[in-house]
Amino acid sequence: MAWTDERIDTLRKMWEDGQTASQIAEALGQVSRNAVIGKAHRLGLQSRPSPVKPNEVAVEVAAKPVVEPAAPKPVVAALPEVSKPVEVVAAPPADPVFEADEDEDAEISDAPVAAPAPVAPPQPILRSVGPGGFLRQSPGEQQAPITPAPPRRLVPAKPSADMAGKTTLLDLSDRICKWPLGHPGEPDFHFCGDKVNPGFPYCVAHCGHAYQAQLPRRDRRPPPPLPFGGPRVR
DNA sequence: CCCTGATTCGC
DNA sequence: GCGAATCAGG
Repeated sequence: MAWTDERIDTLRKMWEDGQTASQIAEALGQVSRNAVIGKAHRLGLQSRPSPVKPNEVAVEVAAKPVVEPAAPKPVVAALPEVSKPVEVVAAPPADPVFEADEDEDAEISDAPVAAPAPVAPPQPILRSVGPGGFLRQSPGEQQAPITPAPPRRLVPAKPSADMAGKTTLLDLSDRICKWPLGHPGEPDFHFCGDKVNPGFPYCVAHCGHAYQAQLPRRDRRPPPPLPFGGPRVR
């Protein structure tokens, strides 16, 4: 499908309107999301905040405390129509109202957290919640923190005796090589079980199988037929 | 997993 | 110029 003027127009409008590439592609039909993005870039459409790319603008901000007159952005033409404000300009911070007075009874909050002490102590104790949900002590506090009993670790029993010594699905952890040996569903299917190459799901030896240097596209060979996952032969 | 936009590069 | 493949963050 060719990029007719109409289609380009639609693309432009929708892109500037803040529609996602997927939406645009779907609206246009016959094109992929990638095609839309590629075309948008070739058209020189302004890239909108990418989820991947950090907006690198504020490099000099620290060096220049004085606010410069904002450089006019020539590219962005405000559309005459009312469109959703997609502006990402740093918004002025909302009023830092910590709200002391308040009309109560807005809602019955059932949050079990941080229930305020019924009798207000002269010095309210501020606590933060640590990992696991325990309450951290404030610097001044004397009382020893109540340490919750360590959770008991439940270890599932081995399903069958003939798997003794084999690394089963239940044995897998971050530290255990997950390279499969045999085939799922077969009686003795298990995993390598060696200590992993740190940072990888497999041991050093199996990492050698799992990871290979990436060649340029043109030099890539079609993959050898079905090391795993191929049709089961029975 | 899903989504997103950006980039690369064979065609 | 096109867009699939790939990358990389949310």
